[in-house]
Amino acid sequence: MNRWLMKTEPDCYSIDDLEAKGGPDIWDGCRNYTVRNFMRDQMKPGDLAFLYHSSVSPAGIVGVMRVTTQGYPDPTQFEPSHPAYDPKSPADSPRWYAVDVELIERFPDMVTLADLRSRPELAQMLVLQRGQRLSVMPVKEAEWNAVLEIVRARTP
DNA sequence: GCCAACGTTGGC
DNA sequence: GCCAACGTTGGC
Repeated sequence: MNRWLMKTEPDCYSIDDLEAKGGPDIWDGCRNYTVRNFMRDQMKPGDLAFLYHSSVSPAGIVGVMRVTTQGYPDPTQFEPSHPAYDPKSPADSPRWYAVDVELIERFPDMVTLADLRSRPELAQMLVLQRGQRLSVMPVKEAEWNAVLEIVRARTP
C-alpha cells in the first residue's frame, strides 16, 4: 500500500465537497507529468492519502482519503468547457489521468504547515521542501505515522 | 501582491 | 537538443 499527499485549493474543491459526495469522487484536473505518472502507474485501490488544502491561510492537512480506483483517463481533458481542457491530448492516447478517492477521516483541526515544520522527524517530508509544487506526492510511512500522532495527541 | 522555484514551450 | 522566455504554483 502506498501513501500520498494530495493538494487542492479549497475554493475550487474542498474536504466539504468530498464529504458532501458521501462516497468516492473523482480527483481530476491534474496537469503535470510527474503527477500523471503517479496516478497512472503507482496509485492503487487501497492506497491512503492526506487531503491537503493549499492557497489558504494557514495551509495544511485536513483529513485522510482512500484511493478507490487505479488511474484512468481524466475525462475533463476532453471537455472544451472545462478549465483543464487539453485540446492537444489525443483521444486514443489520453495524456492525463485521474483516480477516485473517498474520505475516511476528517481531522478535528487542520495540521498546518507550521505544525509539520515543528516536528524534526518531518524535516524531509516532500511537502515541506522548498520549491516543491507537485499536487500529488508520495509520503513515507514514518512521516504518515508522525502526522497522525500530531492528530491523535490533540484528540483525547 | 510578491517572488522563488520550477515546468513547459518554442525558436534555432 | 539547447536554452531563454514565459507561465504556474503556492507560501508568505
